[in-house]
Amino acid sequence: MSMEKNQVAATPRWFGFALQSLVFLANSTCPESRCPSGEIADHVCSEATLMRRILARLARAGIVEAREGRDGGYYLSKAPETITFADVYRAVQMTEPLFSGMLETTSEGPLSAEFNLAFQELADEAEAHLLQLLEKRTIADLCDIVYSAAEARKEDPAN
Amino acid sequence: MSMEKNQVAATPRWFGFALQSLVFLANSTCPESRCPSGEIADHVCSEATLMRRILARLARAGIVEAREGRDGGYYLSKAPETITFADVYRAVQMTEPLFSGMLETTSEGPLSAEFNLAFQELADEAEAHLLQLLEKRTIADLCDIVYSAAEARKEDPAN
DNA sequence: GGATCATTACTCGGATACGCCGTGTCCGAGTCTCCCGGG
DNA sequence: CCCGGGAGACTCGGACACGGCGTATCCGAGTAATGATCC
Repeated sequence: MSMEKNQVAATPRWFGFALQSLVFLANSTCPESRCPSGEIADHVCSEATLMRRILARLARAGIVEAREGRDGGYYLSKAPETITFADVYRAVQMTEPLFSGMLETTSEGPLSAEFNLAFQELADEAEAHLLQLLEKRTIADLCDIVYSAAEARKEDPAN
Repeated sequence: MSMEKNQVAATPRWFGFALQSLVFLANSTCPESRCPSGEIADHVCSEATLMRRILARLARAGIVEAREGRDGGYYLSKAPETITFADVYRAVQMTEPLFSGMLETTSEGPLSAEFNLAFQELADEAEAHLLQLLEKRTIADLCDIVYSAAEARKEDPAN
């Protein structure tokens, strides 16, 4: 197939960055405004190139859209209410680090096959539970939570 | 207190190694036999020092016991039926890599506090579910599964 | 005035180099065992 | 024959390098807006 061998596994931080980026996009896409990677990076305090790598994954999954050229940037392809955390999780090809690491320990040895099977079963079950949890949350929910909390804190700065 | 600052977070592979080590210990502790770190390392195809680091955590949690000197090694302190995966998870101070990484992304920025709160809530809920799953499995269960599967494969090597 | 086209500025995506964390190797401290000598 | 002591050997735990992966910096390719020019 295609040479997708480059960077098949994402680091855990990518998930948090992806979520924050999408929230930022959801709140500035009201009038089809542009959002270049640098601006997003400023808001999440990271590097522009790293954001581009993450957003490229999201673009490949159809969650965001990348427009090049002058005044280009990233735009949401779907309504924030229809983007669940599970979509993001799958988009960044996030293999659960705990379980993938656990499975790595069963690469060789006399009982590796048996351990691998048992660990795989556990990992599958746990990941299914996790996805079930992630399905229930959408970017729109996160936007509401974060921004309402920010406004409340702004109106009542008594710490 | 004590200088516990050294290596506070465990890598994901430690969990799998810990589980495999405990299974191996459970199956050779029938007559109080000894199990030095080198022997365990051979079985899980890893390094002896790494095993010692992991088993030291388990010893600190009271799951295994380390005896020094000639013919020393590690011994199970509890019955395999009473050791759950959750115990091991906590013993190695395994902070879920996905969630800890996600939380690292909320260290700074204008909305970092709000994101941190939201992410923490999600992480807590997910980790509670995970622990609930891990509580249901014991080392004894894993022993049965692994060794029965190994025997079945041995009796029927028709691959 | 309107359309066409070259210029330009700004973007994304990939290649390369640095830094850090996990891992592998070595060494010292401690202790249990074994053997030998004495009673 | 039984007991005590010393040597020995084997173990664990910690300190010091190596390697791989994630991250940051730089660069080229591409595209959409802009302005000038021509009809």
